[in-house]
Amino acid sequence: MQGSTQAAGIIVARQLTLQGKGVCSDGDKATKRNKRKKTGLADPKIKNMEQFATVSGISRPTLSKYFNDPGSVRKSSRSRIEAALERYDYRPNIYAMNQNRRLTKNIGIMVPYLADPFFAEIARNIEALVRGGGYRPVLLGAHGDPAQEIGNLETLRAIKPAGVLMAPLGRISDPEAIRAFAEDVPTVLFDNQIADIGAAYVGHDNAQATKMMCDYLCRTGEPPVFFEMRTPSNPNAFRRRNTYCEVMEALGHKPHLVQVDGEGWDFESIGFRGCKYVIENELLPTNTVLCSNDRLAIGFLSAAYEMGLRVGNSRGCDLRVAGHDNHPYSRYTCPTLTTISQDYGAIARTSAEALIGLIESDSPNEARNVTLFDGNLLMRGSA
Amino acid sequence: MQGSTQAAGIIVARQLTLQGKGVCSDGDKATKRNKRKKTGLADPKIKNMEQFATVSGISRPTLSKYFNDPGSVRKSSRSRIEAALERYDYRPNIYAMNQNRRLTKNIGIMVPYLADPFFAEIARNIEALVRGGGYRPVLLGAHGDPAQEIGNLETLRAIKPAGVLMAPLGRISDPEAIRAFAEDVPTVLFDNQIADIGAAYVGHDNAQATKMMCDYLCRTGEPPVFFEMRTPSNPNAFRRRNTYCEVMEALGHKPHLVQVDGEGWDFESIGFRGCKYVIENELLPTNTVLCSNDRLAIGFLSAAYEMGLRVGNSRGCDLRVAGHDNHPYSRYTCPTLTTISQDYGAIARTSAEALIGLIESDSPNEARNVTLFDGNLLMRGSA
DNA sequence: AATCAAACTTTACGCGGGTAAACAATAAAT
DNA sequence: ATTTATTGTTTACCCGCGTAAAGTTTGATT
Repeated sequence: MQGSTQAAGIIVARQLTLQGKGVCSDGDKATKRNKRKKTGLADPKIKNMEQFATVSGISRPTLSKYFNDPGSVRKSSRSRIEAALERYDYRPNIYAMNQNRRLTKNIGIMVPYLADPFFAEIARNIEALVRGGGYRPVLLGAHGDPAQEIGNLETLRAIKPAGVLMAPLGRISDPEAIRAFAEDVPTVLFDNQIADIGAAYVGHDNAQATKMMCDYLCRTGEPPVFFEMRTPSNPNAFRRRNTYCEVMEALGHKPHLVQVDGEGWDFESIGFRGCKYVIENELLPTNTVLCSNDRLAIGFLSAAYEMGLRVGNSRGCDLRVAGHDNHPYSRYTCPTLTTISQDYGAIARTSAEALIGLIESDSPNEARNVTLFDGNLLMRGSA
Repeated sequence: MQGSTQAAGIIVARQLTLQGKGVCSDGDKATKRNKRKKTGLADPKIKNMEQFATVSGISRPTLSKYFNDPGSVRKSSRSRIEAALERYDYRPNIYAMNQNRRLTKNIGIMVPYLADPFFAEIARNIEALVRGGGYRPVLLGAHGDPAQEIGNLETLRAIKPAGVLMAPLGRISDPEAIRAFAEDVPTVLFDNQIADIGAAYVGHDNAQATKMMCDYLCRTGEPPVFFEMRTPSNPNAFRRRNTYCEVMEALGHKPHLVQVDGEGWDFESIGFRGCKYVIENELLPTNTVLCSNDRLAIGFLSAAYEMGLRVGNSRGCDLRVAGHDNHPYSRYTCPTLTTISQDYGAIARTSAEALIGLIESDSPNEARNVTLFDGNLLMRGSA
């Protein structure tokens, strides 16, 4: 009817309570509930912090402090609590914890499309960082749907998060809804900036990256045509397009945009159809195509292959194709895709740290700061 | 100082309360809180169900019933409640709601790897169905890590879900941990079956599908070699391998397995390296390769392209390659990948419905039922 | 050993809603 | 119009923890 003797005081305290006070009623309930684990019927199940307080010999308010921040209690108390935690498996009820707290330890993470490996990957990184910082990540995807995006904001509000990391959909987002949200909840935007919303923005330097790619392509062959969707889904695409135009002009070439129709998030399909259309109608003035992003390029390459075009930068090739983003699949295209890498890791780390910093230093609203990371040129087979 | 006159009784009740009872103190607070929305300063913010009860003229317990299940209150009450909901924006506090309820409306969804578009896509479907059924989906990914998978089970336990839909990691999962979880929480497994764990299993008929593919390949050309990982990550792979062997023998061919080393979830990379290894060492007795799944095939095709091999089913090709799963990217490989489609939609729908049925009909434990969906052969370019 | 701030314990109350029990009002059925 | 089964309302208590206030212990400081 008891366990080790390592900490006699604890056991005494425990026996006192289990037989004293009003725990007898509780004992009755326990016998009715015949679900006792087969872990050796010694230590009974702890139901709440009250009981854990008695068996651990620590007062409930102190335990409350401990669970909120283990560092906030004296070391001797901490070790007693942790010793007790090893004997009795108890975890505070998260609903009760969060109900009466104005800020939870939840951090929302929202991306436009979880089925896009690019976002899945960045979300994965952020999630790990958030968890490492002692917060509970809550992952949400908007599935390319602005209504869902707004719905997710409601969902996030409902869980009273300490902060939110968010990559907005972009053009089709409702900026006012997001702005209103960001005014209530500490919010860091990443990947995709909308006006000056949010306490910080962390992203990729599309201008630097596009310039680098244009320079490379012009230096090593014919100047590129820019291949994109007619109505791009986000500001990054616009920035890439504009930078392309500027760089081309600076280099003395005439910018040439090829814009294909298409809505939604099935970029590969759009790139595929666009390639066919462009080739069949001979709309390419040069043999080099710079796609606005890798997913378009993946579709483009697939269509080019199907049409019997040889893509690559070696002699005898019909076409050079480049992308942008270093999408996880860009290394498996045929040929492998020359592209610009976004620094996933740095973007994830910086945005997560920015948010946590924002939360923990209760400084009101500092100057909104924008961090951009350079891309790296990945010279692979396609250009 | 008021709104429409559609339901005079409600307005009266509201005025009564806002000026009577103890709401004056609340009014004081409201004036202090200078954050009133600019929606026309009429209807004050509703803080809790008590207040909403007074302004809507419905008792709090009835409201509680309504929010749990709108269909459980009389139609006249429902419309009064919904009318009030349009005027006052009030949503019950989810923490308070769930604290004292034995079962929440949360449904956990866990997949082995969210950055795999296959799982992202199926999770997306399930999520929509769960939400459509009136539950709150909670999406979790294990990131290929069994420790994370178990951690996720803890996370799920903490939110007291009504049920869980789970695709286990497979071989590296801890079956006992999952079994213990499934005994406490209604759990439906999909994609990947582990023993007889869970109240139901919904998946793909790997035997039927593999047989179909083998038949096709043998009928249209040389018999296939089976290309897989030496230590496959889940039972599906074993079933595919075994079926391959059986079918080959039934057709009078000698099964030939090519097993490549590799751990983790970077299947494309493993397929890529495996292809190079296999070709360089001339390990293929025939010109046809059946890959255990599409991701391996994607890597395989990429390597084959790089090595100058012509893949396809037309004359003059060096190799035929087939996959399995109809991965979202399989239509953009070069050539497009001949594969077997899993019926994403049906698997998602059936598993979600099974779980919700299980939850809502409080029948104890019926017979565990297993549902398998046939695959479809997608004849594309690679074989 | 005296002093004092930090950390702890006690006590008490609040959060927002679940839920049971007893009673009242409906609505349908006789 | 009377009886019944539903559905609502009142009242009351509970859940499990946050948190403030006041008193007590601890442990380091002088």
